[in-house]
Amino acid sequence: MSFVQPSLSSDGTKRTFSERQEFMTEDMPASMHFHVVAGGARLFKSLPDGRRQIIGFAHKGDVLPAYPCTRYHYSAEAMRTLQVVCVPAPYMSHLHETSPGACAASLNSARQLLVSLHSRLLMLGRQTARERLATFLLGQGTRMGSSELWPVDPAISRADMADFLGLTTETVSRLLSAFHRERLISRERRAIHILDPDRLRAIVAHSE
Amino acid sequence: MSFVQPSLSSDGTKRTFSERQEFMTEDMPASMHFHVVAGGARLFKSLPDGRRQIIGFAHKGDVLPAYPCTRYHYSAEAMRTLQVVCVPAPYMSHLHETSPGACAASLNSARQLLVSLHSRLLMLGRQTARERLATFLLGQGTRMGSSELWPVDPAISRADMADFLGLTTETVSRLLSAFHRERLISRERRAIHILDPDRLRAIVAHSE
DNA sequence: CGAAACCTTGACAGAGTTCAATAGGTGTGG
DNA sequence: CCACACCTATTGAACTCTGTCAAGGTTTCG
Repeated sequence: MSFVQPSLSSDGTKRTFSERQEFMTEDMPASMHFHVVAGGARLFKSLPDGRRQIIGFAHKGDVLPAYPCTRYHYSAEAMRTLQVVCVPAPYMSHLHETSPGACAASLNSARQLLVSLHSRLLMLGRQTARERLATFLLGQGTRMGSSELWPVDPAISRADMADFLGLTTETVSRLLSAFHRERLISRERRAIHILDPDRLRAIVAHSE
Repeated sequence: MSFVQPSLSSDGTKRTFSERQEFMTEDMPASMHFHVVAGGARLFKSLPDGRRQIIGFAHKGDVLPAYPCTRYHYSAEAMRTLQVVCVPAPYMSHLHETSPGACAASLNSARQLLVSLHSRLLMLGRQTARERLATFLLGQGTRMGSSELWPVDPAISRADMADFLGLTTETVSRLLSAFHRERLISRERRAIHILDPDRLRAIVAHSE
């Protein structure tokens, strides 16, 4: 999730959470915005029976805003040691009301999020498991716009991928094995490297 | 989609589109925001092979913003005779930069959209066909927050529901028949009325 | 009234899930 | 440093929900 916003780190209180700690839950009053300074977090919604959908991942620089609701509407959990700066919601609102620049920046990042969520609706609603996984791998690999291909963050487990893609861990595992067999990716340890981005892109677009 | 914003109707050019007219496509330069004055539209993304995912529906008062991209990233089609006011993107930007109120209003509606999209990710990724349809019917029935139950807009076809819910028309049809048999809804002509919202809610939440 | 579009229903197929067993990796304590 | 336990990942086999294909039925509208 890229909800990047400039320099909030100077205000607010800094807090640190340990791996797996759920620092934001759906039933918690939404009083703070969290600005991620270091580490990573998974953001998710869950159903009462435990089914989980990962909304996105937050990395350094992202802001998890308290939306204009009384409670948060999703949960967030540290994927590894996580440092955030907590900004009180009223402070943010004040900033938005007085500084058009700050507000425009927030609006801009909210809209970029909307664009990516629209694509994910299409993915979850209409793409096959194979297409979804290929999309995910490419998204991870080309994250932050650099042309270089990054490996998938090893902190992202099969369960995370499954919950992100609306699949089961078994399906993800089987598809990764298939991709490996087809020499599209390599797997060493838990790290996944993209070997053939072009053919992955073909899988995504081969929805002709 | 509730992207409500106050009084833009006074500026910009008014335009009218006829039923089924696609007035905004994914490959069109994003130069205008459309403010819906009357009628309704379906907003969707599609894959090259024709698979379609409906992002949402736009009604009177909603604004379809040109996101900060060079092209629109979804298409929009009139569901019936549609009147919109076109606001040039640069004009909107200018407004946002100078009036904190206008920007805050846009931010607020963008964030409300984000909240609803997060729920739809959970729906498309993790809910069964039955749960999705129940959610959809309740969403239609209780739209605009009034406690009264509205019938589903007859302009929404089975294909629309299917493309909104990530299903096929056949599945939607079968489930509607099942709901009818269970006396959860009534069907007269093309109109669908909710008879038993409580049991529909139970279907949605019975994900225990 | 008749044609076209839309909707419903059935029979069958298949992608992905579920259940279950095995393998691999990681960390801890002796 | 090995052994054990635990957690995660992989693989297989059976099943099931939803999709696909096909045939009628219904509504709408010229």
